[in-house]
Amino acid sequence: MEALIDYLLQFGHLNQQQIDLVKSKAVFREIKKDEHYQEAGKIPREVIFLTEGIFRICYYNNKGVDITKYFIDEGNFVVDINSYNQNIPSSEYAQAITDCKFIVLSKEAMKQLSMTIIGWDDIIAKITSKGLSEKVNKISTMMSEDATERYLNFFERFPKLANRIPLSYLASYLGITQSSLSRIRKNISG
Amino acid sequence: MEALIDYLLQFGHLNQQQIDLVKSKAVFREIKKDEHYQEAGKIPREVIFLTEGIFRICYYNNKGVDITKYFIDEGNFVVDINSYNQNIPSSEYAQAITDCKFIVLSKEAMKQLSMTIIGWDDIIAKITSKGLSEKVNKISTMMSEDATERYLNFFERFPKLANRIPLSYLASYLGITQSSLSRIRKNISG
DNA sequence: GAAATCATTTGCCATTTGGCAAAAATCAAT
DNA sequence: ATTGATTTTTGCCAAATGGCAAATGATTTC
Repeated sequence: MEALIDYLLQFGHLNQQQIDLVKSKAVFREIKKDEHYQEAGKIPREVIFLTEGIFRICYYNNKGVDITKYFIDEGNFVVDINSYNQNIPSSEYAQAITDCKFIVLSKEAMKQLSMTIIGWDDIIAKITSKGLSEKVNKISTMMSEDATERYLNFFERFPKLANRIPLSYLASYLGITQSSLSRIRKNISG
Repeated sequence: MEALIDYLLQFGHLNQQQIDLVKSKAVFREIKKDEHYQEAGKIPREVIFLTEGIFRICYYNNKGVDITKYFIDEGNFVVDINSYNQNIPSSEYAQAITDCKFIVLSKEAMKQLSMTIIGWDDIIAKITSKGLSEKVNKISTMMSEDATERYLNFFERFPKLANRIPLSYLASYLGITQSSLSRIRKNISG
């Protein structure tokens, strides 16, 4: 819970009363590895803050292939913000690829915080744009790298994960086939 | 100017008085093809809404190569939102790749609109998250496509542009070399 | 309009990545 | 432990892309 508060405070000030209010609205939840937190077709009605574990966001492309859009690790919010904002079904899945613990803020809770805390919306806006910009930057950078560089960067960021998640999750994220990824790994380690 | 108002109204309601206020704060500007609107190292202190022309957002990667991050066409806002929010120097350039006309809203103007118009922040937040999400989706989709598919999609979106901008701008966006792009174009048309 | 400059195309070949299927390894259930 | 299912690795070859440099084409400048 403190992790969430610390995170929020990076983006704006909250006094103790406001912090307590946030805490009072937040609910813990956890899911096991491989479970889906959110499924395509459903309207997201809450925002979560990951405190433990890693999610992958994925979708089926126009060829029906499961594509990992990005990974999210602890200390970050998870939500399909457009579907959430506009109340429309999401087109992506959020799957726990390790056991995960997180803090839930329902849309109701968010609304109340917004109405009660001056500056809340500003904090959320900053978090949103920062989170999305990071995703743009990350994927954009990958576009000008070759597969090996992409893998090495992923490995650097998620060293424990690289050899523990299914090849398919990682390969689709890196924009290569599973066999290519397998060969790249071999070349690096060998 | 109407284009901006129409755009804003897609994300929330504004009464006539509020619309007039927005108009009173907005300033026209235009720049010529190839000119830079924003340069890396400078702190962005305004937001613009493109009414005519196309920008490209670019940066120099760790190898010193000029990489096009994305293109923005008319009817969209342009700003490095994180640098703008946090008052830190941007790391990217915004270059007009055609003659461009746009509407400027200074940070001051934005602040006043925010303080005066209930719901303004909400409109801006929605525009921001929608714009960034679209970029994530676009680039993310490209990751699972081959170079020809990427080019065809670009061509579909910017048919007039594909043959009029320098190869280097487009190739780096598509994540391929200039000669590869040249060959892909040849294969398609021939 | 000629020279100089810059951008694009092309040839040649190397390297990377993909496609497919079989083999090997891993994991799960009994 | 053994079977069965799933995932990963590997071999083989094809296709895609890169690297480099020369040739061609386009644009700018004087």
